[in-house]
Parts: sequence; C-alpha cells; structure tokens
Amino acid sequence: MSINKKIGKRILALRKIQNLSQEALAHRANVDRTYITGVETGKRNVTVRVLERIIHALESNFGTFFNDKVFLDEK
Amino acid sequence: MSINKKIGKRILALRKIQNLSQEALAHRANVDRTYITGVETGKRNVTVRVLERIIHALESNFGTFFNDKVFLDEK
DNA sequence: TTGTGACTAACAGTCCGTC
DNA sequence: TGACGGACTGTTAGTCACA
Repeated sequence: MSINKKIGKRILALRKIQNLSQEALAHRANVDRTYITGVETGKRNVTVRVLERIIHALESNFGTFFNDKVFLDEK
Repeated sequence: MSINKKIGKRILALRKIQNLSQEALAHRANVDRTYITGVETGKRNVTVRVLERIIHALESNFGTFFNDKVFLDEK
C-alpha cells in the first residue's frame, strides 16, 4: 500500500471521528474541498507543508498522526 | 520554526548518528545529492513519497521519525 | 456529500557546476 | 564534505464544472 493511500486512510479516519465533512475539513485547512477528496483517495502526493495544515485542522500533530498501525502494516 | 526546517534538522540528526555523508544518504534514498542539502537546510518542501524514501534510507519509519521533540516544540 | 478530469502557475526534484 | 547556483523537466497546488 502506497504512502499516499495510507495517509488518505488516516485522514479519513480522523475526519470521521470528528464528524467533519470534507468541505468542513477543507475550510479549516484552507484547501479546496476536491483537494481533500484527492488526498483521502490516495491520488495526491502531498507535500509536508500542506499535510501540516490538514493535520492541524484535524487537531492532531505529526507525531500522533503517524503513530498508527496503518503506517506499520506491510499491506 | 517551519515544518521543513524541523524535518531538515531531524534528517541531519539521524544521518549523523549513522555516520553517513549527504551523498551516501542520497544514494541510499535514490535522490539527488544536492536535494539532500536543500532538505536538511529547510529550503525544500518535500513530498511524502520522497520523504518515505529518505526515512527508510535512514533505517527509520514515519512513526519514530516524527516522534521527536523537534516536532513538539513551538520554536 | 463525495468523486473525477482537466487545467495553469508554481514548485519538486535532477543535473551541471563552483566555492 | 557540504552549501549554493542556474537551468531544466516533471509533478504538485489549487481550482473548476460536472456527475
């Protein structure tokens, strides 16, 4: 599984926990809604600068974001 | 401190621990030598795909890479 | 509410060097 | 050995109409 897909899954999971729509998250992170779609579906290869905005919008941080089994599994 | 500078510092630290030159790391990660310089000095905004290669070349992973005080400090 | 294809400006990333 | 520069190509950021 590509890093992009892993990140997409993680973002989706965190977004669902917070009961946010893609649009609400997009607004918080100051990116376009369709951009969030692209990231969540693993189609975008994000830069750390944008990823930082999204992670903060999810009220998380890099440490906890990547401390998830999604990033440890070999799938 | 920008996310790029934090990542640069972290990569430099891990590289020093392993006693690698920038060139050796670049070779392992399959990126250009001058690119490592740019990343370590915080001038480059890396994509997660390349960051993954660099982290693996440092024999680390995203979880432990970002589990560092550099990414927690507000500096 | 979410996904897709297409688009341009900006920049990621390479390769050639010099200091 | 590492920082830095210019020139270059490929890819991402950011947005839109549409489904």
